[in-house]
Amino acid sequence: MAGVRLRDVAERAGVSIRTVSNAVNGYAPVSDEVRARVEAAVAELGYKPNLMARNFKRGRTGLITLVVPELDVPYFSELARAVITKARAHGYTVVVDQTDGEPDRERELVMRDSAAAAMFDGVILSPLALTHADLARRGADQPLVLLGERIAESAYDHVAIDNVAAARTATEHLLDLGRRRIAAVGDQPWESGETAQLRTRGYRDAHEARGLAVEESLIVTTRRFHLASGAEAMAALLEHPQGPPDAVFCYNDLVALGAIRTLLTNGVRIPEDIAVVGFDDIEAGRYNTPTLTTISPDKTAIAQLAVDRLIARLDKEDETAPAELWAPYELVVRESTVAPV
Amino acid sequence: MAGVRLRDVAERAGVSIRTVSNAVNGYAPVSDEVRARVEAAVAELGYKPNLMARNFKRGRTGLITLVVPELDVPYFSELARAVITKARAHGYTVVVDQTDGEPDRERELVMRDSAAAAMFDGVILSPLALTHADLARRGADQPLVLLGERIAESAYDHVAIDNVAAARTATEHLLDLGRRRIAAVGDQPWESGETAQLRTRGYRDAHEARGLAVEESLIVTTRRFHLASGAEAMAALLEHPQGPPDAVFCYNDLVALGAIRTLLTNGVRIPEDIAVVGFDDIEAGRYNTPTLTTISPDKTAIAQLAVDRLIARLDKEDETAPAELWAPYELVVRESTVAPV
DNA sequence: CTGAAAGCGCTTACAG
DNA sequence: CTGAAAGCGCTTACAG
Repeated sequence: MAGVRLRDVAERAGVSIRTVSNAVNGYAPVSDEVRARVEAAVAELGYKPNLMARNFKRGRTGLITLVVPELDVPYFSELARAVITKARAHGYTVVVDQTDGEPDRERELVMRDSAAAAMFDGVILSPLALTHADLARRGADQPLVLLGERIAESAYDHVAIDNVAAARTATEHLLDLGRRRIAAVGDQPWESGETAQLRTRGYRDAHEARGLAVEESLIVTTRRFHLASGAEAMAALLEHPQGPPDAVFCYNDLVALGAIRTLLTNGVRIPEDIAVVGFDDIEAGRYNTPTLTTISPDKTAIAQLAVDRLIARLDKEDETAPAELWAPYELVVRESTVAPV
Repeated sequence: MAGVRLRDVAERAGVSIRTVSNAVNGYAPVSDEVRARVEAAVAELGYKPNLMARNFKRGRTGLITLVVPELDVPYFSELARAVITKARAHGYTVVVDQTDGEPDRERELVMRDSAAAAMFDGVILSPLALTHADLARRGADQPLVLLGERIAESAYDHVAIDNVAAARTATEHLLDLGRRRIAAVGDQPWESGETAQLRTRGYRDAHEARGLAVEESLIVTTRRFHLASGAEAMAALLEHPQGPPDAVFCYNDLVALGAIRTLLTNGVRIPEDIAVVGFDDIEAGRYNTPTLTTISPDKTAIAQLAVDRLIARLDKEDETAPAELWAPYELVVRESTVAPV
């Protein structure tokens, strides 16, 4: 059955290659009678189009790549799921690439001059290490949509939630509960730490808006956003010279779950002694004990906005200037801040 | 810069297209002097090979697809990560496709007659709905490696752990702790439930080997292996007519974590009142409170075995009969069965 | 609505 | 070690 070409079908159906191509692709109007003959020939011969030839000729693969730091971090796997589903609805196939935070790997996939990137019609990137300077050197022939706020105000479309406002909302929730010594875990005051810095900004804003001073030693830096980072940071906070905080705002849910682990093993009651808020709303937080209060970014909306925009660029349907696209988020209050009645 | 072809480079370097191709691909021996001229021309012109043309001509894309039910289930995202990493080391790119357990979607990707599958050089599939009958109708021209024990003894290579032995190990651990009313959560006594059935087999074997009767009503069926399934099943077990069990063997970690959630909200002590064992060793179980005792399949080994075999088939290096490839596993004892001292 | 034909940019026998 | 040329299987102006 292999090796059946368009021309074999054409011969069998007694029409030209052109007509078979039209019929198979549903392009130009083909008379019903001819279409039926072609379809019969396709079925008899077991013809399947050679996608590599088609891609080659069309100059497109129908492939887009989603580049994320780590696929097994729940936030990214949940996001990847949504992107794959949305892209499929448009007829595109998604290749998920993980960079492990390696700057070179990230550049390789995004910079059009690398062979690795050449197979993809477009790129959706959640950058970790890439800089504005890198992007400035990028050829503009392959559409790129950025995710998150690592790189804002570039020459590319950019989907994010308002991290400052979201972090402020999370912090205000703790302040509303009467907490006054709120730790912030996950600050990253270095070049690639823009997202974390925005969350720290929101944390500060919440305090400033109420005339409350921020206790600088309660802002804890973590290199990564993993369970282990949260567990370690929390252990350090429990040893704080002025005593442990009465609440913790963690910059993602993994950090929060790691922190909770440390608290529980130390006999600290949550939320009575220390309340905990996370960020991302991963599924694990909904079944943890205590369940985790968190900022829930609308991942489906993020995926939808990113895919729609990328495809609009691919199809040249949208040639407006690159824009910031904002996805909604909400605070989900659970047991880690408000004990069940 | 775009549109630079091999022939442009050839003209610039004053050699034939053939020679440029050889130099670029590092194929045949090219004299150092000529190579230098070609490389200079490549650099000056900014030449990048057209991968679609190359794929077309070679009849290969360098793409393999990993088909899993759900990408945001931790076991699969952790596995996907490993497969992507291993495949990249061989120069292959992985497309992760999720089927959401839809049989048609699974068939579409695996059956060679669909257009969707035509772009991939090979397939690694963790089947959920596909049957032996489906596979029997599959063309043999595209290598396929199966993951897990859903479909054993087919005409394809097959990577798995020994589920019967692993489940038996898990159950024996609980028996060794003196537990006698051990529930099994996750049985799936229907066609696509082979993996679950093997685990039930191991659970029974452990009892039989010690001359202990299995209390049939303690074997609980769940349609899926999610957190919610475990939470619901555990709630039902707490209402068991003969009283709750004194231990639970859950068929994956999500089910176990869901069960733990139900136990903790009902004031049940773990492991004192009820001990819990999971299966998969996902990261969340290592930071849960209590940490989760579980069967840990060596996911890296699974990925390595699957990728190595697939590529050996692709390269025709391995034309032996399809085989069962066994990956190691181990029981990891944590707080959910043995309280910390 | 359909046909005959060019050409996408590579790889690779065939010669030398 | 290198050249001239065929051909992979499509899509698509160009005609009619």
